[in-house]
Amino acid sequence: MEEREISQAVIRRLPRYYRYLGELLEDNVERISSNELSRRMQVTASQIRQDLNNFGGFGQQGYGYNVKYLYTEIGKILGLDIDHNMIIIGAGNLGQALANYTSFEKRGFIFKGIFDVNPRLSGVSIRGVPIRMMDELKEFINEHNIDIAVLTIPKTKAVDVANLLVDNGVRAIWNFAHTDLDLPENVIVENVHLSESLMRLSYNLSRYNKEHIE
Amino acid sequence: MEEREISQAVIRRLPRYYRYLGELLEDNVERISSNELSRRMQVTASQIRQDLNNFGGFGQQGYGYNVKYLYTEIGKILGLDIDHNMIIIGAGNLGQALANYTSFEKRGFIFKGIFDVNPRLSGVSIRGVPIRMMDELKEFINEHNIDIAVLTIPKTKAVDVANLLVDNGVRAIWNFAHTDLDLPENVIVENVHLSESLMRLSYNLSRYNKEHIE
DNA sequence: TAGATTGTTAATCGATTAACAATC
DNA sequence: TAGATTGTTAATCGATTAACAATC
Repeated sequence: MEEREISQAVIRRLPRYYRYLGELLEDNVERISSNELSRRMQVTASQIRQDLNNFGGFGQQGYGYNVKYLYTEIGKILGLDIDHNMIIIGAGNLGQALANYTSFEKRGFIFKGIFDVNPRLSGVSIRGVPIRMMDELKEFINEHNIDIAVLTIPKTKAVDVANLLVDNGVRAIWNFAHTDLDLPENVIVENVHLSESLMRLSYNLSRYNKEHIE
Repeated sequence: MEEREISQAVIRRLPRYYRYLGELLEDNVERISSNELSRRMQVTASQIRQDLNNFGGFGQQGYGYNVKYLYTEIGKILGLDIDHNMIIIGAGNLGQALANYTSFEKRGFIFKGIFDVNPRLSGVSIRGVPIRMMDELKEFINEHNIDIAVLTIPKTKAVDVANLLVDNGVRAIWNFAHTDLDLPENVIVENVHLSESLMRLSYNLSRYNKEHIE
């Protein structure tokens, strides 16, 4: 049942490989060696080969990797060959911004609905999808077979809403709220903590200043 | 000059410590042991102590850590005690969403300006700050002493704009464009690649499905 | 076939955890 | 003082890099 576990360090790099391969594909590059890719991506060729071989032998000795094939295979590994129905909870600026990202759809993430508590937003539409009130949530999840929910609500409400979502069958949460969610281990949580990202930037900036002024 | 280098693994965890300590502070918790914090944060106590001791001995044997003191010190380490002037390039949905994040200001990130190429946005204001056209950028950076720029523009323009920003003295870029920036090493780049985050979620969701259906 | 480049094993490096002496 | 808990060294674990035999 359980395959040898792939480390999250590898998973973190996969989408980047996918992006570079997509660009090569657009440029009509047919094949690429781990060495050439390593040069472009600024990682070691050894790491590329090790990473890919976690999932199978996609290359060919003496030739390298076929770009289109590898791109497709990584897409499958990432689950981009399967559609996922997605809803957004919180129709504030960020929620609306994400709702307008049409590029997600190309990767199989289908924007099905968006919810908020603010009655003034009731009926307002984004990309043809009306903002719904939270009391419709339960029914909507079941009817539309939603497996991903995006959480763009204040942290004070995030934990409760997350539990509600999970109780109704949501399988994965893309969490933009500034809090950690403690959910059953079969629920996937991917956090995007923007303020923490900005603090890392700030740290690196400050450190640089300190090193060069003293 | 150069202190012993702190690993990025440690830096990645610092903002999370800061968040938990901030919450403890709000709850009027005066002191905390690495053990208790470890229980709350789901990391080992050993890691907490190791991480903190990269920057100094903030605790006291037999007592633990004073929450307020540790919070303040981590804030300083992260550079949150110093104000940074920030501009946003790209007044699309995401740019506007970030411009509305008043919480950044509390951490010393001062929203000074927002720029776009779309003349229809010219003069529209966000939190009292007018959207400016790109031809004003150069002068604005110099006059307002900008050191952080947020890039929320399409990837096709990101590289050129980033170079322009750096040429005019911007020291750090918070990059939301779906591309890597190749900038001088004295420029700090913090990437937020949302689509890659979503793909990681997708991978973990798909893997779970495969493991449990087969 | 010769040359190129993968797949994979072994070596190294770095990060995490465990243990405990120091000390409040 | 006794108990608690840090700061720090040592041990372990895991991830990255190097090397090279396999093979296209």
